[in-house]
Amino acid sequence: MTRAVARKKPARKPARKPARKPSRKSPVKPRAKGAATASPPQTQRERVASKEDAIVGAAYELFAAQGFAKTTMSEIARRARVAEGTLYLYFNNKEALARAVLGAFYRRLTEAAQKGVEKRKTTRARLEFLARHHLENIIKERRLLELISTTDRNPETYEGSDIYRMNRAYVAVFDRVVRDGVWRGDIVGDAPLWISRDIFFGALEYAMRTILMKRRANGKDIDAAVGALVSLLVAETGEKARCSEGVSGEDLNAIAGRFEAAAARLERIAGPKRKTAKGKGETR
Amino acid sequence: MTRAVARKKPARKPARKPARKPSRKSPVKPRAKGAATASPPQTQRERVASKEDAIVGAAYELFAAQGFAKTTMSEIARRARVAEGTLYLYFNNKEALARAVLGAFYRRLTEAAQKGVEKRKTTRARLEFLARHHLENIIKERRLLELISTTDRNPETYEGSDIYRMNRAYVAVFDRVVRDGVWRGDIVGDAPLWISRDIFFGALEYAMRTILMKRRANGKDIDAAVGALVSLLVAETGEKARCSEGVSGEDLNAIAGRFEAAAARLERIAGPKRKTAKGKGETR
DNA sequence: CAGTAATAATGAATACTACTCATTTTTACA
DNA sequence: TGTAAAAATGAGTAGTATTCATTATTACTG
Repeated sequence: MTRAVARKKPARKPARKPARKPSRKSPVKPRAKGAATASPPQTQRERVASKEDAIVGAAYELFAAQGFAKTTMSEIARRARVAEGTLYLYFNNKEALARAVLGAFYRRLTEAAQKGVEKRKTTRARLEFLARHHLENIIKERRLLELISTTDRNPETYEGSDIYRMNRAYVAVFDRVVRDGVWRGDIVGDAPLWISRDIFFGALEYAMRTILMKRRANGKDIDAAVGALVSLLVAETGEKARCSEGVSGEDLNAIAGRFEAAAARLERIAGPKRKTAKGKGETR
Repeated sequence: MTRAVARKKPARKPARKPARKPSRKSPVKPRAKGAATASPPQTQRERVASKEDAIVGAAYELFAAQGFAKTTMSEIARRARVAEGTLYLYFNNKEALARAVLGAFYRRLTEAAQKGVEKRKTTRARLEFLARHHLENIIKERRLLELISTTDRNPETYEGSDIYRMNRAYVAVFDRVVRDGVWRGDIVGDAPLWISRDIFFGALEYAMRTILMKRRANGKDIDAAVGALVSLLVAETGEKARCSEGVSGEDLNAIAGRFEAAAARLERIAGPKRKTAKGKGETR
């Protein structure tokens, strides 16, 4: 480890603004994804892959614990047991690293969401699962959301970027459930899909903030938020709970029948004179 | 302007971590808010106040144009025509300045929201106004939202802070409309208020992102989002759209006809003696 | 197994940032 | 006008992300 060598100071050219070239795209990272042969002796390739994983893993832990702004690249390098410069061989900058972390997060989220949906059959059960799954996860990893605002609203074209695609893949799970629900008639499909989606995820993110603020009794709050949100989107099966104060046609019919029966009794008492309009009930 | 004076380098004590003291609270800022006397000759006080305004104004313009991260304190100082150090006489740090900007933003938002609500009478019109007002403003000043995530999720107790109070005052306008709507029966009040609030504002923020992404035909999208969201929260007047299989006015009419027919039979039986209750309609 | 060209990794140097504080300028007031 | 307090200043400090000349490691050849 005797590395301290006298290095001549090259007196960097004072170029005022180096225009910040995006550096090479896939900087070094030996043509890793080459053959899919699972031969065991390729220790190097594996070590490279594991090094990338180590970096992303270290970044994830720190970002999740402290957020984007308070995490420094040197911290990440230290935790990943790598030199600071090495980070930049794998990721062009701190933001790209954050995107990788976010991408992995979305991938996990998507996988679990898809599995949970497949396991359930009714639209309501699926949406409740999705809502609870999303809410619980963004509560647990709330600091990662900071990464979204850091990476999203950026000149670097969001559309077409990696996180954009992963985010699309994630919300696509929701989209499929809703489309299916509309098809089945469980959802009254008067709103465009994108609006339902924004209502769903937007409400959950805000609910997260509220729940985190009143830091107790989370469980009840999660239940309440999930239930209320899903009930808004899904038509009730019984129709009764939804229109709590409404009266069903059957109810009214029954009541009218009682009145008519009462009137018939009175008629009988008064004597069987005239049998007025009898079966008028079905009038429209 | 001959200011360049030889200054002895005091060789700052190398204290490792100065623990980042919050500095003095109200640093200098002469006891400004003292007397409410509107005496004109106090040019200094006014100049001080206008200087604070200039700083907040410059910060607002830059934050709104570039966001928090990309705006530097020296830029703000330059735009406000003030030395960099002066900024720290008025605000303890960059975040405090951002909070002041946000506070002013909320104040404007709250005032306009309250006025617009007062002008409208029906719950639906009020909510539509609030939704459109919020959506249009966060689209226009979308970069200020970055300030929220920067200032919110911080060790610095959010609750009890200034922005927290201003945010509460803003959403209180919505809360009042909803409570009133529940009282009137326009809103079926089965969900807790905080959930409705999170659905409302969360959905609008996400709708903003979606709308900004497909950067055309904003107007139609805003209409659609506002309409769909408000329709979810407000019971329809006709009762038909909401409880699709519920009882229609025509149904009720028909049934009322049967009642009247039954009553007429009884009247006939009893003989034309007493004209029974005529104007009984208004009974609840 | 030595030799060597490519590849990977390193960390000191750079540019740029928020923030401090000794000093200077301005104000209020006698 | 003199002068003490209040305001304002900007060079200096600490700390950040990012670069790049250099060093270490690997893959490959004969």
